[in-house]
Amino acid sequence: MEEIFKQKLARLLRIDDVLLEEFLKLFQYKELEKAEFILNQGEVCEFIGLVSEGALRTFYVNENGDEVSFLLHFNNELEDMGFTDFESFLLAEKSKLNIQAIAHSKVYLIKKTDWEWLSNKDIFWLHFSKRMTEIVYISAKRRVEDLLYYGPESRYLKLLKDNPNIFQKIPQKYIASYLGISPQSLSRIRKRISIN
Amino acid sequence: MEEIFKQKLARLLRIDDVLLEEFLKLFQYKELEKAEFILNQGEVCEFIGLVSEGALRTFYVNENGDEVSFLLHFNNELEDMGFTDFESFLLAEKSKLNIQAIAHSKVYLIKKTDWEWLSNKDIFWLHFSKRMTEIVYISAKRRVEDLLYYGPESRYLKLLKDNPNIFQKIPQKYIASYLGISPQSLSRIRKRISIN
DNA sequence: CGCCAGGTTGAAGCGCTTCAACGTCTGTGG
DNA sequence: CCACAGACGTTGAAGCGCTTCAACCTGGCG
Repeated sequence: MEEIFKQKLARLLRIDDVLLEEFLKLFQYKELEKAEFILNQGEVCEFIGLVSEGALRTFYVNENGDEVSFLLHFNNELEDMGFTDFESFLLAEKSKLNIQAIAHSKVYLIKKTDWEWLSNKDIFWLHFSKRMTEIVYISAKRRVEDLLYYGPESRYLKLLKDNPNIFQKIPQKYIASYLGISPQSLSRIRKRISIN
Repeated sequence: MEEIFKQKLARLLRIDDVLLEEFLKLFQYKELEKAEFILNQGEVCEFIGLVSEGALRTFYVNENGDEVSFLLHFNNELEDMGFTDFESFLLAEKSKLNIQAIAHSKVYLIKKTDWEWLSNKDIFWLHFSKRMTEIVYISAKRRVEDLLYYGPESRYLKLLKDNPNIFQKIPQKYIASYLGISPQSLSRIRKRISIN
């Protein structure tokens, strides 16, 4: 694993190098081709992944056959880097989500059994896994706030502000459905805003 | 605390009577008058509460001065009974949320210091608090799914199915903003559906 | 080169919002 | 005890923004 990525992880996870090594040796490196799936709906999600390079999307297929982006993943902040269906992972239930590589990507995966082994190993790692759950919760809560309190245009501006280069990494149609709007609407919103 | 409520908690929290007693003795009973606030925006949230009787709402005031319901609370499932700004609670940051009694209510509160003391007491309670975090996460995730995947009308039908008697407990205007729509729209949706 | 996926643009339509008026119920003070 | 105020819900009318369907453009790739 590249040194830069390790350093970034140590900072984001707030653990020192020794502990980070203990954590990372449970991970398995994997390269994904563009459009490759790492989770298909109907499967139980048995891993948590981290994006080192490239980009992935987590999406759901609704009754009309439309694909709706639940999350977009790339090497950015902790909330973006991680990918899993945490609900399926925790409850051992079949997932309704798909996770697919948008581009050729480099990822690291930890298996559920290893994650649970680590969480039960000692009280430090139990605290650690609790803290990870808290982080995941807070990002979900913020997503709810976005969807409830702001309209599509505000959500777009917010996304752009937090993440100026997302359009270089993720095709616009996936961003549109992440924002909860159609690709055409996103196109028009962008046009409208670029004029002003 | 009433026996029925205790039994319900034991079942929902999946702990036996002895452990439940240990847990509940950290809680403090409180009655809230109708319209009384238990959290004001700008304060740090230092408690987790459970509704025994009555109803509360957690809401946010947006820049237009509109109040938007983030969550509604009453004695139902675990996700509904609990109220707190968990983000503010965890990060010790000022809350943007308000929590207010909709009707005269009976609640039980655990202080942050006691919750943390319990979580650090032994590994059982650490596991327990981790599991609580997971439950809270899953309910936030489902809320995102609702908002992203379904339109207002579907959300209304889903809410009604999961919670047939919510309209007896919570004024319609609060339900409307929980669904992310105006009170007028909810009124029209209900009319439209009752006709068919 | 030609195809295909992704993005843009136009036109029509629908559903939600907003503003406003009205109905209904409840609680309070004269 | 009645009258009125205030809160809540309903209904109407107008408007706006997003959706949908469709056509077209562009760039990348076989």
